[in-house]
Amino acid sequence: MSREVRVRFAPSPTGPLHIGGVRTALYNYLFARRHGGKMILRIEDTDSQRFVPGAEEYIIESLKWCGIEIDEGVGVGGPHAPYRQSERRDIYLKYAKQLVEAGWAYYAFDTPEELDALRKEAEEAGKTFAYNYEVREKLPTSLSLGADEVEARIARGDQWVVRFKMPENEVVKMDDLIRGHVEVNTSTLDDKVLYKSADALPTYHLANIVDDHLMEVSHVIRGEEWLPSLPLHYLLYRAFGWTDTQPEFAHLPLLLKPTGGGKLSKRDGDKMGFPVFPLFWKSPSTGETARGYREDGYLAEAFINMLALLGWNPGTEQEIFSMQELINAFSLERVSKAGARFQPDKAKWFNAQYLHTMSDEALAAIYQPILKEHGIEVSDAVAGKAAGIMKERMTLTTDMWDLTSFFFVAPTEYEEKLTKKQWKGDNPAMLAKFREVLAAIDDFSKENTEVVVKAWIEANGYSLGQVMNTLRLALVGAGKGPGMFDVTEFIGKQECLKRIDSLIANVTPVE
RNA sequence: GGCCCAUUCGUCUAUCGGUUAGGACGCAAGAUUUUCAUUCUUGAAAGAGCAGUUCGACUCUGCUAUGGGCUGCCA
Repeated sequence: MSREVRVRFAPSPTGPLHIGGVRTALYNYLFARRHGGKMILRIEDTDSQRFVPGAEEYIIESLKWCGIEIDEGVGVGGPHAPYRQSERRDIYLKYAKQLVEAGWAYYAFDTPEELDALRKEAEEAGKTFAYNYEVREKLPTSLSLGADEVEARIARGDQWVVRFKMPENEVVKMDDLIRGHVEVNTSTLDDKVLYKSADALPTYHLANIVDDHLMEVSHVIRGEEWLPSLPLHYLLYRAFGWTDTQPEFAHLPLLLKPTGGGKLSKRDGDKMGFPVFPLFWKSPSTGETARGYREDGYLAEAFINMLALLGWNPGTEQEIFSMQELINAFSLERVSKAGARFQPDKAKWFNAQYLHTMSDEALAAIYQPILKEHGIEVSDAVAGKAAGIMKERMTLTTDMWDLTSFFFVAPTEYEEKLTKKQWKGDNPAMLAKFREVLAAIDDFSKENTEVVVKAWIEANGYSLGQVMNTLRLALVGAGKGPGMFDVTEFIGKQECLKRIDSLIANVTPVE
């Protein structure tokens, strides 16, 4: 196949995009870029009932944050505009009618209430109601009603839908790029609604096939939940006579809950203590909020890296991938078939890996806004240096302040455990003497300070741990932080002396 | 219930008939260390079950079991 690769990500704006959706978008994007093709964003808002304001904007912002670029579609435009299905509504009726005329579909006049009753009735009899070849001629449809009656009902404004006339007892043979060959007998399928007069909009199935055809989509890469409707989609391509340009299909394994059963759902996040959304979300209507990876302190690159490896692997032992490396390595053949349990711990590990190898400049860019929130105004170099010294201890960017605040703010409280251990015996007296040693140092670089201090410690018979930890108590106030000479150099001589004085003046030694 | 998909360490996965079944997360132990981390080393940990094909099966086939998805005028 030498057709131009054109893929689409086609979410429904019924709420924030969750990480399963992000992964689908990512795989589409990687595939498009890998093959020099185009990535389309189409908004499938054919359900007027479930439309959520703000969801579309959220989706676009999420993809942008993730570095998934859209070549064509909502927000970008392109040769097949519009890309929002609600704005394409005039297109679909024609195709629905075409199918009816060709005998592939029919009008049905059942009301939702009648259908509910039929389902309930079947359920009570221990069966499942299926709208199919067995019942369609007994129900009020254009198959049972006669042309005049059908016309009359439509003319008088009765509500109707167009249903696909699923053939009886035919084996549909399908091929999936991930799952291989699949066959299904049409007798097990039902007559899906393709178009509804109530809101003059198609359903997913019709809109999807029509738009994929019109937009010249070459590969449909979507979640496994769509596999059961693949036979219908195959048959629709056949009914329209579009089989020669029918796209290839790839159904992705689902993302499953970390514990328990079922696929990952939008509600799992707060329940299980990790975000299921890329970005923070606030529902405009209910005011409900949900955490996002971005706000929780994850880097987009790490988040994407983690998602890419959830259901796909490069076949090598490489784990850290930039987007470009993912593009170069990606192939649908290496996507796994079974659902993947989402693992929050692994997401953290990836994030830590990225943080550990970041340059001071990159760290400064992240840290500056956080510092400003705490009222700290420093140069990028200083911000980057502080974060750089502590980066190997970071898991999330939200750790930055807790890990480095002592560089900017003198301790006002002293950790009890460290105080009890260090602020006793000879140590207060030792610290007083040590203060004068520090005061006498001219070159306060960490290298020089270390040489001078270590010599003093040895000459006076102290232990390194004793002196360093007492100093740590004075400068940091807690048993954490980098090597003490990093601290002394960073805060400078005057601040060191000030903090030592403060400890001596304000804290009475233990015992 | 029906249809479809899947099944290797707790989890994500490698293996495309012949391997001591490899890696990663997490976990445990040890080393390093002025604190807390990091890092390093080591360890425990897997082919759902039963048949069959084959000289040989984690790999192919069938059945069973288990998990998942779909079964809407939602996508």
